[in-house]
Amino acid sequence: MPTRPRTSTASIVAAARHILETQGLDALTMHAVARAVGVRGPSLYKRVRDRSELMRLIANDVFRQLGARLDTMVQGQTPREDVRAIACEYRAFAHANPRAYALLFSPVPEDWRVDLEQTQRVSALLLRSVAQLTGERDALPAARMLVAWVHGFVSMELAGAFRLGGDVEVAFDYALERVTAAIERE
Amino acid sequence: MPTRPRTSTASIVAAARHILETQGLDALTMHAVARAVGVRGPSLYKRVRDRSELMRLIANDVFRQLGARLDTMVQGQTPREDVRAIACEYRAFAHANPRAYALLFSPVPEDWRVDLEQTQRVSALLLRSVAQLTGERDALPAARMLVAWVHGFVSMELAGAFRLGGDVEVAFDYALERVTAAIERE
DNA sequence: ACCTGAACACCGTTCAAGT
DNA sequence: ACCTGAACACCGTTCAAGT
Repeated sequence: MPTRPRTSTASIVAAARHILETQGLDALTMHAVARAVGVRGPSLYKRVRDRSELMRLIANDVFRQLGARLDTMVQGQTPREDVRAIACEYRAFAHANPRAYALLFSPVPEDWRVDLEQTQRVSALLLRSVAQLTGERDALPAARMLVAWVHGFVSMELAGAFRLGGDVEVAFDYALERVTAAIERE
Repeated sequence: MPTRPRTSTASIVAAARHILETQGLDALTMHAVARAVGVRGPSLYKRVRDRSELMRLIANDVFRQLGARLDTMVQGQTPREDVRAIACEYRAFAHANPRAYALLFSPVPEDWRVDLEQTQRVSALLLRSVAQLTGERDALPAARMLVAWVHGFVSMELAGAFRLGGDVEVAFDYALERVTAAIERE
């Protein structure tokens, strides 16, 4: 006899992200997610193949949201201002979602990687702004330099790897200035 | 009655690193480590408080080895050559130990962080070379820019995040050239 | 159709018992 | 002193039975 669904994939992912962010990866059990959406553990398997797929769905969700946020940062400013705004917003997003962000470039599990379509959307956005500084020829390596630096910086920040004191804000501004300048150098 | 130890912390860490690198984090169970060193699971708890501490010991071991490798790269070359050599060796080490490397800046678990002493040793090494390019005043932010970029680059490489084709070697050389140039710029 | 309790295999960890 | 089997709690996952 048909029954009305009591949950959905979207609310499962949302609940999982909330648990991850507030309680950490160890607390992200199938049971905890099920309880958060008002259902028992086994019911999750109607929507999600297994825990790995749930992790991939979370990563996708975070990445999509990050892309949307970066999109809103590209306004009619100078290309250099666009690039700076993208980098700052990228960092702010990672700070606001540290544990979910950490999932994105974690090579530990092979199978929960973000969909190619999502990465291409964000890449295109970045390439467009960078290309205005470098021209088409160097756009790809230049964009890779920029994103590698931003990702590396926030990744180290979030891991607590800047342990020598000094002002981390100063270090961010210092490098953002130099990286953008290096990109637009002839 | 006294008994001779059948294993040691050092061999436990070595076995754990080997399992991690060859079979992945999921395969790194206490049972698997115990079997690799010729003992039963519970015996590990004589040397290691719990799995978290084992993880911290692994991270420490990797970081110490990375520091030693970078140390050998600083020879009597120009400061710029030193910085380039450090970056290239850093990358090569991460490629040779991808899963163990990924542990170093993984913010996921709070308690398996590398000892402060180790990080200061590696930081001092890097600061010394960078300071020769920038002077003391900018050495800290400049070193943070360099290490953030290298870490971000290999982290993305290892995560398979460069998915738009193009030559990744070209992108590395492009950015290494520009980052070192940006550092030594007046 | 969807949900559930019961069950299974596996894992980290403890501990009393062995040498 | 160190090692072990047995045991416990917990987790991911499956499945037959319920509505």
